[in-house]
Amino acid sequence: MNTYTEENYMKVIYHLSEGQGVLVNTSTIASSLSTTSASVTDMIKRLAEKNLVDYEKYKGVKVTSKGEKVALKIIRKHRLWELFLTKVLKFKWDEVHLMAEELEHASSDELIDRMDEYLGFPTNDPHGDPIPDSLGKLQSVSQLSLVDCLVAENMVIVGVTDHSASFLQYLERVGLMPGKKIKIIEIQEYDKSMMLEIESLSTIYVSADVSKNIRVQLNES
Amino acid sequence: MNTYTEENYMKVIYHLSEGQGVLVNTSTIASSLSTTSASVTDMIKRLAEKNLVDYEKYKGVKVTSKGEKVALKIIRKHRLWELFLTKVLKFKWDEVHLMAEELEHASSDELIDRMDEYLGFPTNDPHGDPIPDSLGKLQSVSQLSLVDCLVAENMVIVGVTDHSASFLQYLERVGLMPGKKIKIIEIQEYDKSMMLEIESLSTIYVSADVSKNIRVQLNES
DNA sequence: TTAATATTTTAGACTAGTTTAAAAAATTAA
DNA sequence: TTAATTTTTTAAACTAGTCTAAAATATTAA
Repeated sequence: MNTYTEENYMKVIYHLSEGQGVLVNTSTIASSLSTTSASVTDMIKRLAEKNLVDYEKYKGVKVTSKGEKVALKIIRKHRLWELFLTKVLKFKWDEVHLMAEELEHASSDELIDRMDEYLGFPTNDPHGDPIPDSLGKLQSVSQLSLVDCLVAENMVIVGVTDHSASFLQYLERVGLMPGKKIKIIEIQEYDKSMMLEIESLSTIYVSADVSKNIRVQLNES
Repeated sequence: MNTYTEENYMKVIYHLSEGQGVLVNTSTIASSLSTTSASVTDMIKRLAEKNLVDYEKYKGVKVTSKGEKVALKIIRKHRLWELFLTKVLKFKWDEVHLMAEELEHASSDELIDRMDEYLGFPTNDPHGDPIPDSLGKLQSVSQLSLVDCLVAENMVIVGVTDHSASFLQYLERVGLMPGKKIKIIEIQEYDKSMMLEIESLSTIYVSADVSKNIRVQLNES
């Protein structure tokens, strides 16, 4: 099996190359993992030897199909733990990331499959990210960024792309969590800021910095 | 904080010195951890520097009060995870040890306190072992070994001292799990083997090798 | 109470991961 | 299209943990 560190590298490389095998460069990985380029080069060689990434000196890396499986498995573990921590142990959605980061490396596939079953085979974690199933399949969902929506559209929030505690706490405070129904009242052309109506109750003004990190779907109801 | 390995050493040393600061020797620790005496000597020095054990060359070690706290904290984590895995995820009691062994090092104190609350502040794990509370206190219980009981006594099984999967599976098969009420029908003097009645329903014959690993309390009802 | 045996410690070497500093290659700018 | 700058890799050294083999100490037996 792979070490704790190898699993973290695979997860980060997979995230960075998302959107079809883009070559990821050494320094990007280094800053994502708060380590040095030298350490990354070293580890990449080990991962390439294990056939988890394709590596060309001075060019960059991308995950192989074997590596993608490893990454999706660890992402599955992470997201199921996040859901367990919020749903069952009642932690807030901005508190669970670091805990899941540890637990994901300490749980066997069988434990996670049981957890999946216990949680009712959920498809998304508390931040709206899709949870790979036990075969590593991700259901593809038609989510879009709030910043790309038009005036008068009715949307429902399904997730976020910024997972920082400060952003999540802000959303919590103003009531913009997954599940909430919103309607776009007005868009300022010059800075793309928006006036939103939340659950037909209150209105709020958000900047494009905020709206670009909120993922929504058209509200069919 | 302490590393994964340090936590494991502390747990093992605490278990081996149980029953009041008995000096534990290097080779006993080595065989408990399936490692060499040389490695143990090395680690013991590190633990002594951190004030987790008292160490005298060629004599042995015992845990300090600081070390006891560390050990009890990790034992608490282990036992709460075992209970969670059996009660919530429905694993069998012979399957949970190794999983808990990993999870115990990956869970923060806060996570474990929440788990404790979720499980209803239980006092014993699935094998009958007491769970230290959030302050590290162990409630002392009056358990005795079945091998020391007398004919005609009514007992209730509260735990086991052998945690091996094969022993636990045997107990499961014959119906001798914690909670079961038993009565001693007959004891063979020459080998201390016993005839037991289980829940006033069936009878079974057990050797002293078995009965010495079953912990019971007098059944008041 | 010396000799034989067993246990423990030290020494040196290995792995996985890390770092800093220097060298090599790639990219950008003049 | 050479020069300057940036990025990446290599080299050497460090830490935590491991091991084998040898040396030191304790224990047991004669």
